[in-house]
Amino acid sequence: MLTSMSTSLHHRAVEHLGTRIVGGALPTGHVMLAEHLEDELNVSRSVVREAVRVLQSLGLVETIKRVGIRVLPAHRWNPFDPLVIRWRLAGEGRGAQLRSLAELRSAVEPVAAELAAGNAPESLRQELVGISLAMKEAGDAGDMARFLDLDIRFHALVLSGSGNEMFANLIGQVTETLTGRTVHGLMPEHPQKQALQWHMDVAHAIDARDGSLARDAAAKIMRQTIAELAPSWDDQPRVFVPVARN
Amino acid sequence: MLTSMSTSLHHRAVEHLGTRIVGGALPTGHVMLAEHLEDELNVSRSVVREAVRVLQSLGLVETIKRVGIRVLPAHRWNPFDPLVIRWRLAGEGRGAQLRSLAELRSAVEPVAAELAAGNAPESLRQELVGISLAMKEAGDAGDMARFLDLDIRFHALVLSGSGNEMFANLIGQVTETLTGRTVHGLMPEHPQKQALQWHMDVAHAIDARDGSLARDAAAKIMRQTIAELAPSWDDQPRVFVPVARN
DNA sequence: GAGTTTTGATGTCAGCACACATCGGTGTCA
DNA sequence: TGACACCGATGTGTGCTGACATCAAAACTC
Repeated sequence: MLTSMSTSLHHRAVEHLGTRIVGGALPTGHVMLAEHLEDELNVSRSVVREAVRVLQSLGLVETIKRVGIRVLPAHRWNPFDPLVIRWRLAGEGRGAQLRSLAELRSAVEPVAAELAAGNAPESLRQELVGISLAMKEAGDAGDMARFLDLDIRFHALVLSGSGNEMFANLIGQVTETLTGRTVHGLMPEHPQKQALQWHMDVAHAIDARDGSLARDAAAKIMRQTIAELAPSWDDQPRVFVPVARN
Repeated sequence: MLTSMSTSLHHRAVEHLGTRIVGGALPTGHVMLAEHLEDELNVSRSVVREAVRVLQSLGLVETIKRVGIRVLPAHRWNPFDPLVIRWRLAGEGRGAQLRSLAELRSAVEPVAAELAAGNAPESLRQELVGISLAMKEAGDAGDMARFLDLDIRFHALVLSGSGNEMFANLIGQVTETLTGRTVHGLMPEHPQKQALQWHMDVAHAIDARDGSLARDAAAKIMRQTIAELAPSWDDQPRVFVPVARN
């Protein structure tokens, strides 16, 4: 059979099905047969079954005896799973996913900054101050590549410094949005002076253990970020998940 | 061995391993052999392997050839996965998990209220106003069971009304914290008058499409909630995840 | 139309071949 | 004699397959 694969068959199967479901090629309600997937992917039952089990745990499919493997509606997918996020960013849902992430950031980062002011270890506070200064240097010099690196590390440190593992877990997704923003040219050629100052404000407020100051400065960064990005997803429809009647 | 299982062997295997890892019975770095798990659970290889694949996708374990199945450190676990959250709530990590969820709520709900004011469909706005009034009735009457139901639905509607699928996905976890709070007697016997008023403020602000008013009122609710709950997790140590150097 | 049987898919089991990281022995060279 | 590189044995995850169990949808009977 096919040889010379660098990734495992399991990984390939999960990826294949995940991208096609999240990407919309396999619509909600679509039913597949395990046996059919075997020859479609040229793999054995074990590989298909293990992949389906993983997708099941992500809420992408359900298995029904005597019926097959059914694709679940999008509102059943776990929107926080890194795989699901990556698949959405790679497909049609990119715009909506970026908006969701940006709104989540705008909610979380101010609170993370406030918590970091109360809890972060000393070394992290100092690194944060150093990075905010380096960001200003890079920004004034117009060195956008270096600025992006510093920006990513800055926000990662704030999330990590909150001491909340759920916030810290968002580092990857935030990194994704920051790089995505510059790659897609949604970034001003020079960072706004205000934004540079706000980053320094956040760092110094955290260093000074002033929670509300840190929160307010972070909120300003988020408001500006949202304002910059909002036009690019104005056309994305919003989906309202029905609330289960108890 | 045990018979009369209503759940599948796969489900049982995932549950068995998940609870023991998250609960701390299987420490970080502990290595298991697939074969050993087979006779520990009295199941076949396929069941063990499919369960391990699911746990792998949750970040709980990694498989290494020639070594076995190794338990990963807690900071590798997906803290947003419903299974992981449930296992943490059921075990040692309960306090830390409740704090994480409360902090996440305090970050998300004000922004969700703000977004709901801008986006929620008409019917949802009206139901929200109705529920806030019913909450006041139930609160004044001291009917705490009814109040809890209404409270849960209120916050679920706000999250749903935001039109952000990540926010809406937190409904389950928020419900968990609300019920947990009353079950564990951390709830005042009568709801605070202020809190009742703030809920009505949120509902009316959303109905009136006043985003900042809705956000501020929701933030007040969250501040009070955090203040009520904070004493119960004062002793929980915070964990700071190291930020990967790019 | 209610109850029963048939059917066809997933669920589970057990055995095999293969890939490959680790360990220990062997051989070479200084 | 000692240090180091090489190499094969070993064990364990990965993948494949045939067989049987289970159970719910669908067809059938009355």
